[in-house]
Amino acid sequence: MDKNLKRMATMQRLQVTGLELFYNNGYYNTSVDDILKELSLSKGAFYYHFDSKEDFFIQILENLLARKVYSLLIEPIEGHDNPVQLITDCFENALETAVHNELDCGFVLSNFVNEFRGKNEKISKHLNDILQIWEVNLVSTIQKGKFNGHIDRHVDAEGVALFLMSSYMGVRTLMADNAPSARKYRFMAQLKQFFKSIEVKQPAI
Amino acid sequence: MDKNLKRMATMQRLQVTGLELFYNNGYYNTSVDDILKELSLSKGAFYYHFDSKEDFFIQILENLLARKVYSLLIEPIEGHDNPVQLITDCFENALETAVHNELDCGFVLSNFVNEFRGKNEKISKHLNDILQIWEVNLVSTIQKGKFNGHIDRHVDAEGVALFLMSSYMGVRTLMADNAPSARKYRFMAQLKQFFKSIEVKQPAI
DNA sequence: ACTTAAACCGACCGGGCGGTTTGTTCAAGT
DNA sequence: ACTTGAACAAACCGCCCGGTCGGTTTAAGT
Repeated sequence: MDKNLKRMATMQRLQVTGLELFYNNGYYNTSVDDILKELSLSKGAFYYHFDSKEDFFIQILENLLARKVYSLLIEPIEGHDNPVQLITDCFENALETAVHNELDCGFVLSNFVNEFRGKNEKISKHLNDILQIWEVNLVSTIQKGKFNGHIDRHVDAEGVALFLMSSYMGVRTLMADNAPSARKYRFMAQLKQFFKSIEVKQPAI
Repeated sequence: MDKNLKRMATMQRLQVTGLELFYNNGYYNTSVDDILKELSLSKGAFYYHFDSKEDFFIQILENLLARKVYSLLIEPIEGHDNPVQLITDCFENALETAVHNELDCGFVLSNFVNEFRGKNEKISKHLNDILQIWEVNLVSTIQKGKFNGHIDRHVDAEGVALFLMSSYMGVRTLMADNAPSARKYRFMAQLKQFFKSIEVKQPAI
């Protein structure tokens, strides 16, 4: 049993470090040796645990990245409160996390999607799956808001979801380059402005 | 004089093909040989005209990419008409171009910014300069709209500009992966919704 | 104490890359 | 006809990367 534990521990260390380096430098610009050097492990260790660099990355996607996206962007908006408030708080929190992340390199999913497009269909599919889960979740949350009277019934839920995803992905890229905190603040203000325009007008009591 | 003409022609061919391949595959994943193979030229030809791969890319940025961004995203919104309409039409047209571009790989600037971040400061600076010109132009256009009565005076021009840039960059990434035409349509509808919320309320005559 | 297998090491290989160098072609100037 | 230099060809260099493989260490089972 201890064997299994050690195996898991080493694989976990490799994956965590791998994601960090892939995130910062890109997949193709990070060599397996770079990751191994960071952990003082050898090529033999790596290829004992993983079939290939590609297999390694896919496991990172499933074990680390998908869960990260889920806990940061999906789980927080699942609830029966005001969807507008839930999404606003969720974005606020996600962007705040990005601000305080010293080595933030933009929205990791967005970067990888761009890097693998047209170059590795297998990985691209995995990445698209994660994005799609996010999209589906956003759409259903917005639909919920339409039914429970928080969002105007005429809005196109898929359109709003797309707009939210687009703006989030874009601002993460821009935040990574300049003045992340100021840009986060400005972005959130405009996001709220947008939300106001799709909310049902509450009659002032 | 004919010499100079031929020189220019060859350099131009190299740059156009280079941008195309860099755009599709990324800078680090495109070898100089890849570009040369496309044009049936040799390494000697390349290094006769350019100092290095980096120098080559920077010339592409200045000669092709900057002008492309200018003609597609900056020049169209410079005018004294309704800024909201100008920006809407500009985005509509830019996205339509992307839809009909067979090999569209998202917003080229956004991709390059991500690829070079933290890896090549010189190139990153060039890219940021281009983005900044776009931003400044958007801000001044919005300011103009505030002064000439098309946009509400209370809106934060820099915030709106950031929001526009973010959403555009994001949707370009998403359009490159799935259903570009449908996503363009949905995006534009939401963009107009956003604009409606920052326009001054025209009293119905 | 011995076996066994998991876990790991590190040298090595084939290939591709950015960049250099040497040599060739060809057109313009005289 | 000869020179000159721009424009290109092609072989080459040093480096790095993904992946392989034979060997070594470690620890659990008996």
